[in-house]
Amino acid sequence: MKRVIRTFSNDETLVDERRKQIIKCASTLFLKKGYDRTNMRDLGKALGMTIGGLYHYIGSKDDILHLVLDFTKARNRITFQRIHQRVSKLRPTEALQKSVQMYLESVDEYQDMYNFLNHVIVILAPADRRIIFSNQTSETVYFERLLAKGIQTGEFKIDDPVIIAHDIVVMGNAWANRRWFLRKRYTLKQYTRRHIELIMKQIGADTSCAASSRNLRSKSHASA
Amino acid sequence: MKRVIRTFSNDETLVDERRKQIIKCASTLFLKKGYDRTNMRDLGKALGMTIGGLYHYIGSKDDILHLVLDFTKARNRITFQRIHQRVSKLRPTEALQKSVQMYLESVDEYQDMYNFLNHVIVILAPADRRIIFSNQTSETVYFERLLAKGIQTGEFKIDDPVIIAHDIVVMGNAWANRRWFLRKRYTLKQYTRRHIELIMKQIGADTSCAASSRNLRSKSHASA
Amino acid sequence: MKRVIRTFSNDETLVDERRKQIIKCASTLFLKKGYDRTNMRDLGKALGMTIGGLYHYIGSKDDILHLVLDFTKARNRITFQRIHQRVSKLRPTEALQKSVQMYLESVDEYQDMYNFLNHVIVILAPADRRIIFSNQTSETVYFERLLAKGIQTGEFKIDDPVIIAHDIVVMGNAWANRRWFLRKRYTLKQYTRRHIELIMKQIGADTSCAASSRNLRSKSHASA
Amino acid sequence: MKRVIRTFSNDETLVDERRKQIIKCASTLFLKKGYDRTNMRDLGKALGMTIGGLYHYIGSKDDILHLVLDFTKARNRITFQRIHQRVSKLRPTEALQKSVQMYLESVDEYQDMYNFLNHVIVILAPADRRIIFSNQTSETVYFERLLAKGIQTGEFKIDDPVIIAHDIVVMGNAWANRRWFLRKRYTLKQYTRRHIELIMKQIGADTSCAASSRNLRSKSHASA
DNA sequence: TATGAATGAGAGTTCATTCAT
DNA sequence: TATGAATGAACTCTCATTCAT
Repeated sequence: MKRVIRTFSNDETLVDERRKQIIKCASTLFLKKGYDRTNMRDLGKALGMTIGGLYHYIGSKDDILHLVLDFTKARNRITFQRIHQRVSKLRPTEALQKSVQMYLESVDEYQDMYNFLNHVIVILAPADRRIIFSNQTSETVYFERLLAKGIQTGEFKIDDPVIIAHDIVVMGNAWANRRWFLRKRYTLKQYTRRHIELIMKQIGADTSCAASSRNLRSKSHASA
Repeated sequence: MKRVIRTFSNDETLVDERRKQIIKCASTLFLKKGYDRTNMRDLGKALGMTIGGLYHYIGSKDDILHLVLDFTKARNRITFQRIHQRVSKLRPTEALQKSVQMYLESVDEYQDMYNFLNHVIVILAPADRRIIFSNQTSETVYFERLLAKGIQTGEFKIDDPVIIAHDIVVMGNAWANRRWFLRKRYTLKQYTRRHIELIMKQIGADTSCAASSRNLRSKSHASA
Repeated sequence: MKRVIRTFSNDETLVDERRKQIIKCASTLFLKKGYDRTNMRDLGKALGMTIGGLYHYIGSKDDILHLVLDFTKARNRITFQRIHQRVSKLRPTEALQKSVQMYLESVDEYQDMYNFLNHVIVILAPADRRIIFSNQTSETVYFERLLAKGIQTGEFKIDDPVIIAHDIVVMGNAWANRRWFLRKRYTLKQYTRRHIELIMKQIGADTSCAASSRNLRSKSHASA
Repeated sequence: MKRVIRTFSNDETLVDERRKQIIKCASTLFLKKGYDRTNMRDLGKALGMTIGGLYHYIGSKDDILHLVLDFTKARNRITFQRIHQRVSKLRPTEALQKSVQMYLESVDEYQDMYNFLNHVIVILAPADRRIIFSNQTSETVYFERLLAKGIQTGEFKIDDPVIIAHDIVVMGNAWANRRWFLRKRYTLKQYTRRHIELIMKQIGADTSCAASSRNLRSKSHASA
């Protein structure tokens, strides 16, 4: 399934390293100027490479786009694996709260990527769009499962966990997409706390147990 | 403040008519293929014009982008004016419900436009981005005010109306941005009903009066 | 020999009138922006005509160029006819002085045309260039004949009247071509007087008879 | 002050070399067909380059125009430096004669450039016209100074050295501008000799010393 | 007569990609 | 392994000219 990308190099380690640099640099440029307005010369210059050099490690500009897309996918998987590990032993309410918090931290860290996806989706071929869709679907699925667990334990009173899971993902994306609005009004911590409270109301969860919110607050302290 | 767009025609009616066609057609093409990948020849062809004819009514490709942007802005203003008129005499709870419903109907109708904005924002100059930002801010402000009224009357119990207003707008945009996900799972009516319920929970509003939801349901029936 | 220029009009008087307007207006525009950078739309606008209207009286843009060229030619013939008439009964020395003066006055009046010729000559087909060449040659020839007469009468002591005739014409053109230099330093009268003196020295003419120079000076007075 | 011209090459030597070729070729084409009628594709072809190759070394067609303009300027400075060196130890009369001769030789060699300037001046922006004006002014200034020296030593009897200096420059330009007339009648040597004689008459210089004219004649012999 | 919308060839310019070195 | 000169298709935009009204 994975696209094979041409290289003239035999040194796999070098290829991987170079491609990592390319992904990082291209993401930034693509987001700043748009994919079509970023040219290979400038991309090469930003990388400290010549055009020829660039083409040693990738076969086309389109390849770079896919490299970035794949990276996003991997990035996402890792994020949710990490969240899952951290949260697996918690009770659904606390697990949900911690998950939302960690998810938002991840969005904050990789916000450029999220915004870039919104831009390129238009110019992608349908097949490539599905990469992004499946990516975002898996985010939703994660929260869906979490909510399902809470319903099972009776902690959450919800009819439709899908819509709430989806709203959480959308809310997370909004932190990236609408930073021009949100940044002026909220810190990440405030945005997170507010939404955890709102979600709790939606799912009818009992938050009398202060553990989780204390947890969040102390974390805020630490990193502030 | 409005950008003056060159035309070689003196017939204002004709210019207006042609530009309307251009806006409509360009929006579609721009969204389908991306702004930079839509060339003027194809745009002309889609319009049944030659390039020369196209440039009779606009001065540049960039002008078309601005025409579309301006149209979006106007579109938006009209939508919220209409909502305001329809809702002005209702009590806050019902006004909010009706507003959300009408807002989502508008998003549904102009979803291409919403998606297009997400795409072009990257390639816009900062000054032009602000057009979009102010647009979306005014959506938020509308709901903010509505929520403030409910707080005043004591119907809504909320600390932070801004975040809720913002979430409503984001949720509305999501109906356009994430249709690939939502369409498979919800009709517009379902999406609307679910979110009205969720919002009610968030703002602690009393929905025992069935009027509004009945209203909505019957409307669904009618148009289904 | 004269180029036949298409017209859709049967009213010869109207055609002549319109073409006169076109010549006048086109000369100005062509000189200001260059022939190739003057477009038919702007030319029409400057004339208070529509493009269609313009094409009723001329067949092509190139026709306009030829109209201007022909006008220049006619202009030139008239100028030298007038000079000849005014001068025909004077003695060679005075005739030469008066001729130079009148020639310079004509250059001053039609300097735009002189400058325009310098510009278009490059883009003209060889055949059309000859129109300009023959034009300028006839200027030279006029002075050549005048000088020849003076040589005959013994008033002028010159080996080569051609070079002097040519220099006079060149000096005249310079008043148009190099006005950016000359205008800051000389009035037309000063420029004229200085050169008459210099020419007199070159041809070894006796200027003890003050008639001619007094003539010039009094004229200067009158028009100053 | 110097316009920075974009290039995609880092090899300065190559850029210089290519630009020199471009200047040379463009001057010819621009003069032959006019600036606006010379298209980049043909220019490339004439240079044995493709368009893309051409744009590797320059940023725009306008840049080429400026390259040619700058070259003209440099060319001019060099010419007059060389003349000055050759002439600096001569007495004013001889210095003037030699200067005129060398100036005309230079005009003869670069006559295309002189003619080109007359053509483009119309399409240049005012700021760019000044490049040409200052260029031509410096030519005049050179002769002005030379004449001033002769006046000081008493060799020249002139009221107004400016007009004579200017006339010399104009006469030089005429050798380029009016070659269609002059070439049929004069060789460069004849044109030069004639004008040196005429200038001598104008400035009232004593040319009894045959050195200079002998000098000129022998030179003619040598190079003929 | 007069209008001006429409045409489409051709202009300047960009840029992903190749390949000789 | 690395370079960057060269290619040429494709882009946006202009404008002389036509022709239905």
